Amino acid sequence: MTPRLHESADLRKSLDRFTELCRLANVRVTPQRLAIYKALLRSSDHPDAETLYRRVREEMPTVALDTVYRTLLLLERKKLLFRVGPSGDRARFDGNTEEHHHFVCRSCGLVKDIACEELDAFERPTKTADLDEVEAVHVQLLGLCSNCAQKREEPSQRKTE
Amino acid sequence: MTPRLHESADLRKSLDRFTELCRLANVRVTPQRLAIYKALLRSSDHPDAETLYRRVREEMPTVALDTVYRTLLLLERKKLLFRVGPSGDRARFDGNTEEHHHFVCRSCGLVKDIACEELDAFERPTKTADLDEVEAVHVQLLGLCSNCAQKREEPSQRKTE
DNA sequence: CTAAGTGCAAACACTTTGCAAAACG
DNA sequence: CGTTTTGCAAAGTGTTTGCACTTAG
Repeated sequence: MTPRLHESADLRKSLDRFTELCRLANVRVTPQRLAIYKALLRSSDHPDAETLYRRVREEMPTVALDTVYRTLLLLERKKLLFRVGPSGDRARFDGNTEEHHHFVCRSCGLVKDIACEELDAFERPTKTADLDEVEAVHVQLLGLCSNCAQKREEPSQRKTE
Repeated sequence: MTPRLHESADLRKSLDRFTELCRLANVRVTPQRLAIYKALLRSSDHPDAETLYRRVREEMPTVALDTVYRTLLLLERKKLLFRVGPSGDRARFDGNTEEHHHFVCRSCGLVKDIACEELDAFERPTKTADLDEVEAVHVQLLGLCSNCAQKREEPSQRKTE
């Protein structure tokens, strides 16, 4: 897994973009929001809210879980992140807004970035036949991760990490 | 929206397949399960469990909601259906196991089938680089449906149908 | 200053589970 | 008949909300 945004240049760029978007939208740039966004950018494992919350608390022990939820919702609306993962499972978040694709395990819910040239080549329509606005294309390769495939035999627990 | 499986020939074929899979897996074919599966096959709108429950109750008023949940989980394991829709939102179900793609509204959660030749042409890998088994490819065009796009202005409510 | 955001706790929606009664095979 | 499945109700999750206090701008 390639570490992402370890280079502070990229990180700063993302944070600047965040700050600017906030000013434009009349949204306040709070230390909590910055910490949450930074923690997400540093995560390459598509964490859920609780996991991200734990990470943020390492450097800001006072944040509340619901602030994490509120911030994630805000960032989603500002299109600074996407929800990823299997439908019906808890939400996982991805701060990488460049178009890319995922492998999703239908047993444990694991989400991994995948590289796929064929898919990258696909250029998305901007509207569907029903005039819905298409903002992004998310391709999920759905299957069993190698871990769950080993355990085979009716991999039943959806909750297992 | 094209009505699906109105032709009883296709419907019967699907039900036969269901029955056979059950026998193979030592799973009982109960009237509830058949009713739930049929209701899903007749639905082209990717219903959530509650919606499907309401539909099943029209012809079998005694089913319980949790039977619907249990059955959907069972059918998912048997690969007779997929969960679709945005991550983190409630699960929606699709009984159409032929590979196809979806438009997903990130505001209201609506899911629509879409036809896309370019995507159909894509042939999926059977394994990822990490040796995960790929069972299906689900492409989601993510955006705002025409309805939500009209209401614009921070489309906030994720729960609205 | 003052509107927007936070933390807390309580409410909420969706999904799962334990159990006794019912029913498939 | 024995096990699986059901319906019910109750317990879980994960997520959202109302409110008084705090804070960014």
